[in-house]
Amino acid sequence: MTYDSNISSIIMALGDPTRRAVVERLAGQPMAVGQIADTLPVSRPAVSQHLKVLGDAGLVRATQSGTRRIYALNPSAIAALRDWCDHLWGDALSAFQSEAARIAAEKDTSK
Amino acid sequence: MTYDSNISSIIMALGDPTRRAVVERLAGQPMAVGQIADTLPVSRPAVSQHLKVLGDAGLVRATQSGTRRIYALNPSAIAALRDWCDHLWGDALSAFQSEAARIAAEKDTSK
DNA sequence: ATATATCGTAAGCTACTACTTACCGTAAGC
DNA sequence: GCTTACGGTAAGTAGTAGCTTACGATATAT
Repeated sequence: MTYDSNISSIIMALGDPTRRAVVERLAGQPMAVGQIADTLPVSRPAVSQHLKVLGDAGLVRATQSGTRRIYALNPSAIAALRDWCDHLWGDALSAFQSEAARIAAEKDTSK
Repeated sequence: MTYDSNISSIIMALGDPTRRAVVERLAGQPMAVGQIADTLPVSRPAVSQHLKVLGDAGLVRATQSGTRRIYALNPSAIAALRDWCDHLWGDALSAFQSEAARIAAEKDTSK
């Protein structure tokens, strides 16, 4: 069972190293497509395609500024990812504790 | 720039839906390979291959129990992912604020 | 010792992903 | 008007990721 329907596309989008690099640059400051491409070892169309995937996942949003499109990170998407982590973290901890309790009980009955 | 060298493999590992399903099952409770495969629409060898990727990323750890290998989630890997989110979140927020300040200043000078 | 259960690995195939080049649309500047 | 800057999209390709089947290895049980 998944905890969210959106989180899937978010994590899948972040799975690609180039897209993660784009996201980390946009976390520093909003940038135009060409600016992003200049700092990456891929072509500008490649960046556009990655931005489309990131946009569909809700991770980035664009604002038109003349002929340029300024892309910015969407904080709520990062928040969704963090929520997913927290959920997983909580489940893992309780599972860890109940597992420890089970082992302790097992050791007790074996005495 | 990446914030961590390990976080890359962690996010890439979680990028695959099947692996994410495995992780979410292991978050509920530690399980053997066959048990995991029974609840997924893929073969057992496929699960083994996924577990190898997850293991290399430090997301899961196995303990031998007879002929069975019990896999459990490694909470610290989830913690690393959450730390990455927090870092990104912080950067995005400060960028958002400085961007808002820049726009405000721009609007001020245009008066 | 033989059989059974459980799992990892190798080999091979299919499908998809990320990339490139080429093209087209749109907005600003001369 | 024409030109230039910027970026989205289409088409095509090489690489790889994920899957299956087949096989081998190890540990328990009879």
